[in-house]
This record gives sequence, C-alpha cells and structure tokens, in this order.
Amino acid sequence: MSPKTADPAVRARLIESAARVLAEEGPNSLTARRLAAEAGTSTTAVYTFFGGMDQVWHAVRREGFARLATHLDATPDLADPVANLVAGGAAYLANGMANPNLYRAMFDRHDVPDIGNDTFGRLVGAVRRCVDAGRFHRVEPLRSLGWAVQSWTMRHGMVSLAIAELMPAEHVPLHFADMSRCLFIGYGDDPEAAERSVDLAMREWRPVDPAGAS
Amino acid sequence: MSPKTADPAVRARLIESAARVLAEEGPNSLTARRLAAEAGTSTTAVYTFFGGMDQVWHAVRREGFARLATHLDATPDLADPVANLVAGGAAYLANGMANPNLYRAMFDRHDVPDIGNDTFGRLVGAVRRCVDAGRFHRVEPLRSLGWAVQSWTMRHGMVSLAIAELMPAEHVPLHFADMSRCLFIGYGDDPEAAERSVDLAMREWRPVDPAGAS
DNA sequence: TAAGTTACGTAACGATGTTACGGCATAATG
DNA sequence: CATTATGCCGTAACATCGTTACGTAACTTA
Repeated sequence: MSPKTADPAVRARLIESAARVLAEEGPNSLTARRLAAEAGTSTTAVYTFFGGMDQVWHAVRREGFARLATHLDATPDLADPVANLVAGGAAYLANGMANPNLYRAMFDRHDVPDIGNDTFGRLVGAVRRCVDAGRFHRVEPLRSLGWAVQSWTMRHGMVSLAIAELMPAEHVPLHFADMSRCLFIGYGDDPEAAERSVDLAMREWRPVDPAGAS
Repeated sequence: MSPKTADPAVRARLIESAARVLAEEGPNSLTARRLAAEAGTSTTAVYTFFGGMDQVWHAVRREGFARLATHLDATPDLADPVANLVAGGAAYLANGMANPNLYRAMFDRHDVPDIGNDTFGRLVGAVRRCVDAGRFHRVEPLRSLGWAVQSWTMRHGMVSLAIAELMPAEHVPLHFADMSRCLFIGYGDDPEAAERSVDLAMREWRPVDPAGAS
C-alpha cells in the first residue's frame, strides 16, 4: 500500500532549509525551486511533502513556534512565579529579535491560532501560577486568561516595533522591565513584591543557547 | 523639459486602487497588471509613477499611515491629556481592526521608520501634554519618549493579536482599558486620576467616520 | 518473482514583476 | 504658428514564480 515510502529526512531538510533561507535572505528568497535545490531534490518533492508553498509557509510558522517553545522551556526556574513570567517574556523577546524574518512570518497569515495555541498555553500556565501563588488578584478565570493575552500583547508589540526599528534594540530591556512593572503591579496587591520580581528576573535571566535561536 | 507631463490623477487612482484591492482581497491580489487594469492604464504607468512594485507597497504603507493620522486627528478633545491619549489609542485600534490587510502591510517591511515618523510624533506630543499637565512623572526627555514607545507597543501588539484572531475582537476595548489603566497609573503620581481619565476616554470616545476608515 | 503503488526528476503551463521599443501627445523654442 | 524634442505609456517580450502532467525508478506486497 505504500511502496517507495517518502523519506522523512527530506521533509526535515526542507523545513530546516526553509527556516534558514527565510532567516538569512528574507521572505522573497523562499521559493519552491530554491528550496528544492537547498534540499538536493526537485520542486515535485515540495508538493509530495507539503502540497504547495502555502503549506510550506504554514510548516515554517509551526517551526518558528516550536523553536520559541524550546527557548521558553529553557528559561531557568527562579522560584518566583512573577519573575518566571518576566523571564519568559525576556526569552520571547530575545528569540523574536534574533530571528526577525521568522518572527514576522509567524504572524503574517491567518493560521496563527492553530499553531500558536501551545505557546499561548505556556503563557496561560505562567499567569495561573502567579494567581495561585497569590501574586495576582484572584479573579474570574476569563480575566486571568486576559492577563495572559495582555502579556502577549506587550511581548508581541515590543518585538514587532523593535524589528521594524521603531524602537532601538538596546532600549528593549528597559522598556520591557518598565512595562512589566506597571502591568504586574496593577495585576496584584503588593507593588513592592512585583517590582522585586521584575528586578530579579532582569538580573538573573540570561539568553540560553543564542546559536540555536536561528 | 517635461512634455506630456504625467497625470497626477492617475497616480492618485493607482494608490487608491492599491489600498482598496489590498483591503478587500488581500496582498496576493495586489499585482501590477491588476493595478493597471483598475486604474484604466497599463503596467508601464506603474513603473513611470513608482518605479516598481516595491515602491507601490511603500506608497500603500504611506497611505495607510496617512489615513491613520486622519483618524487620530478626528478624535474629539476631552480636555484631559491622559484621556486624550487613551482616546487616541482607541482610534488607533479601531482604524487597525477595520483595515487588517492594510495594517499588516504597514509593518511588513523595513521602511516603517521613514513613513511612521509623523504618526509617532503625534503620540509623542500626546504624552508630552500629559507630562506638562503634571499627570505623568516629570522625568528626563528620553524616558518621556519611551512612554510614547510603550504606548505604541501596547497599541500595535493589541491590533496585531486581534487581527490574527489571537484576541477576540469583542475583548479589545476591555483589554485596552485594562492595560491603559496599569500603564498610566504607573507613569504618574495619582492612580485615581489616571483611572478616571481612562474611564472618561472609554465612555466619551466614539469611532469617527468608520466608512472612511477603509 | 511479479505486480502494483508511490516518490520524484523533467519539462511544461499560466501568471507574476520588469523592461525594450515605438508611437504620440505635449512643452519648449524660433 | 511651425518645428523640435522630450518623455508618457500601450504593446509585447523576458526571466522567474507556483503548480502540474508525465514518465521512470524504487519499494512494498503477494
């Protein structure tokens, strides 16, 4: 029923090449022929594995979210849920700014919800841990979900403005800490504790494996 | 020196058509031939007026920022600088969510700074009026500029997540008011006044001329 | 071993951005 | 007003894009 099974390694090389070409040369260089040449095959293989360039872009976006998840998982546990939330944001920013083309592609089309759910789930968990620890107000669950959305709003807006060069890259940590302070103070009852958490995260967090961030 | 001068009306129609096709049918439908047909001319005209599709996209982005500026100017004066800042943000959100394809295009490439300076200047002015009125901390000018950048971060992040359907459109006003409260409380000395300003803006602000927002 | 099924290289098709060429309308000049 | 020259823009071509028809080779299955 399945003679001459398709080689999964070719598919992996195609995605890998797609992400690399996109990152290094921009979206205009990501063509079917270029992709086939990079993977040492022909354009037909692109269609047997993906069905079309739309699905290639979809796969590239999935890959982008997967790499982001890897970086989020690699952040050390600071034993302070609010600091962990801030550290996750810092990792998010570092990942996005290290890969502007890939990051832009991740939000370029309308299929983000399907492939971004896992990333968002991580963020929801981080916020919930803040609520459970009494660091954020204990409100209705929908409102708590909203805080995760608002955190993502801040992260995404900051990466986008930074890679569009509307915000100087060297100011990003300052702005991120500043906005995090304002938001997380507002989410909880203890302004000083929130401020300490932000300072702790900005002091302790270090970008993990920047080479693999591409 | 300039026989058979180019008709500026044709250029205006090209930009108008480009913005409309982009808004109604998406970026894939914005082709040179389609554009020429819409404006009743041939593809050569596109090159005499713009030089290439890249410059067409640049002009479309300029048009997008120009329309945004029109909407920002149309917001009523609430005689409260912080409320005006919030109202400007609401207008920004309404404009972006009414024109998702145009908004996406505005931040898609690397030429945003050139054409977004005027929009950013407006935001800086609104923040400065808050500082001058004593509603925000009187800090060094660079920090005050940073508050404008942070406001833009919030606005842009929110529009982007909303048009990517990562944030339900009906939750946008709630999240915007919530984040504005947290940020602007943190920027000033009087939390109650900030809260009143946000409530005032969210109560008094109305979208202006939604038909022309396209 | 034989047959059947599937991957994938070759080469084509339509559509894209871009450009060479030529006609012709219009400004500049006497 | 006549002449000239300048440059807009319609036609048609070119390279390259995504996509697909077709054929061959390779692998599974019986």
